[in-house]
Amino acid sequence: MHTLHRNDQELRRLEELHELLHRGINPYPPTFEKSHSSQHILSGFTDENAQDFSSVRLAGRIMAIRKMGKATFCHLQDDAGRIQIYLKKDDIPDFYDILGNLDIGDIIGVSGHVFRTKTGEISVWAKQAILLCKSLRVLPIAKEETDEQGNKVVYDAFADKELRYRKRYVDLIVNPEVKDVFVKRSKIISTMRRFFEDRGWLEVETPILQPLYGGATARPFITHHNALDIELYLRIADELYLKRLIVGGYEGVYEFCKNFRNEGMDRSHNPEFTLMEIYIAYKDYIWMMGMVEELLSTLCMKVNGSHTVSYDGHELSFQAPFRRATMYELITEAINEDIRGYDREQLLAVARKNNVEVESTASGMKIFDEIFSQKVQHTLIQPTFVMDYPVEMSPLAKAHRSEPGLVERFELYVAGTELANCFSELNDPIDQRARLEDQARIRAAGDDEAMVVDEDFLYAIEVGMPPTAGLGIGIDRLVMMLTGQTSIRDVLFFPQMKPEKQAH
RNA sequence: GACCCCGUAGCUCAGCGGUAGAGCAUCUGACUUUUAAUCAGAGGGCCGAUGGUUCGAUCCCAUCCGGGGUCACCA
Repeated sequence: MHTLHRNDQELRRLEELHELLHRGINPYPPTFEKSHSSQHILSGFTDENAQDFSSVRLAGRIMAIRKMGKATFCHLQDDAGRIQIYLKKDDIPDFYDILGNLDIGDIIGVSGHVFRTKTGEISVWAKQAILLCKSLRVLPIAKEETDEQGNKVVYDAFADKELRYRKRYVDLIVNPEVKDVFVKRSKIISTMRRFFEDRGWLEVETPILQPLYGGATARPFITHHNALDIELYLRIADELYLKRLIVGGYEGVYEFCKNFRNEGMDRSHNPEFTLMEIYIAYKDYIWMMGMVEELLSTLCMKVNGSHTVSYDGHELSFQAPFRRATMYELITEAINEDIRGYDREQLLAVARKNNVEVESTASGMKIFDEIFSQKVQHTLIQPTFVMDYPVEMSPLAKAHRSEPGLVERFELYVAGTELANCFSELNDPIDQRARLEDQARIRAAGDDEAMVVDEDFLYAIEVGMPPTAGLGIGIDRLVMMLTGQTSIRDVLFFPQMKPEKQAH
């Protein structure tokens, strides 16, 4: 589908465009005054109130044409749906003359009255019609039929994933259910904003280009600023900046932040993705669990009209409360052995016994993590708060109030994947410095995902941050779950794709 | 990054050693309430790219490009 290449159908459309110009018709007029949407008419019209629909003006893209000599039926698609238009030569002789130069994909405006055809379909009888945009490209149009049970059957749907992602605008035109997913995405985000705003929390913006990156363990994208002649990193997480704002005196801040991580891509990873991070002063991770339950059940109800949603063969329930269990409890449940306090050798033995694959050089922490990943994670289908992580896995979380060696942290798992991450934020500056210096040592030893020491962040923590709860929710994954999509590419308008290489 | 599958007309697909086929879409004609409209006719393809094997390659082999999936990395 190269830009300059035109096939025979497209060359013919160019000719039609020239014919229209030759006839003195502007194929791209400036405006059209609409009075109704298709949905408005289809849901509002009854045979009794026909007089209320005696004069409607609507516009849309031609999606089907059935010409029958001196009368033509076509279907027009607008933002809200599709409606049939009836065009009769006697009524609109001038427009009817140029009908031969119009195609599926062109956009027209129509005014007329609403009626019901012999076969019962609510339609608009055009008394005037005007071309609003001549299309020069062919749409991969599918045919639809409604069978006897009233189910919609689609023939030859535009299904090529690659083309659908590369030409998303075409996908949106011909696959209407794709539009619905993105409407839901928008609704999820606006509902979250309202939820936070109602509680007095402040939406903020923080830098995407950062001289130091932090707040997560991930490889960054690196770029260069010419005037300053320095390297800058694209944000991998929002955490360190939002905490500075809590230090600055705001008591609730959040951001829908685009993050960039220079890592592999698959069904749940795109190199840029959206995270919502929120920090609330004077709260802890226990309080945050309640907030997350309320938020997610609100969102699911708002988007799906129900607290349940089907996803990847599961019926997920976002009805609060969600299950809460500690990491150790879940592991004990899965392998029938309490591994609290085990050293590296003992963990390795447990891993072997339970067929957990680990590299022979893995640290004790890594082995522990693998046991959880391979034995527990995939079993967490219904929303589950996994609580209390080992301190080594969480350099920015506060030490547990009663369990030595652990931090006050939870991750919310749904359908076997992580949806949210939260901790009581570490605000002890001495402890924080020690943890980041540990990270720096790990980094120096060759782990390029370990965090770097951010002195300004440490300075802020030394100025003093109140006790604070922080939460991150993966928006793309949330949208996937609430809309039943199992690929992140289906909840992003323009997922990252390899550039098509030009033939040489 | 590894492995498996895929790439044929605008779309969805069939074909498989003798340089291509269907449905829809398109074009011409008929048709003033059709709806996967119908009826009659027609055009349309560097069979992803490059090499190799062969008398001959869309088909077999190799490499490359792009996509999907699984795994790894990763949230």
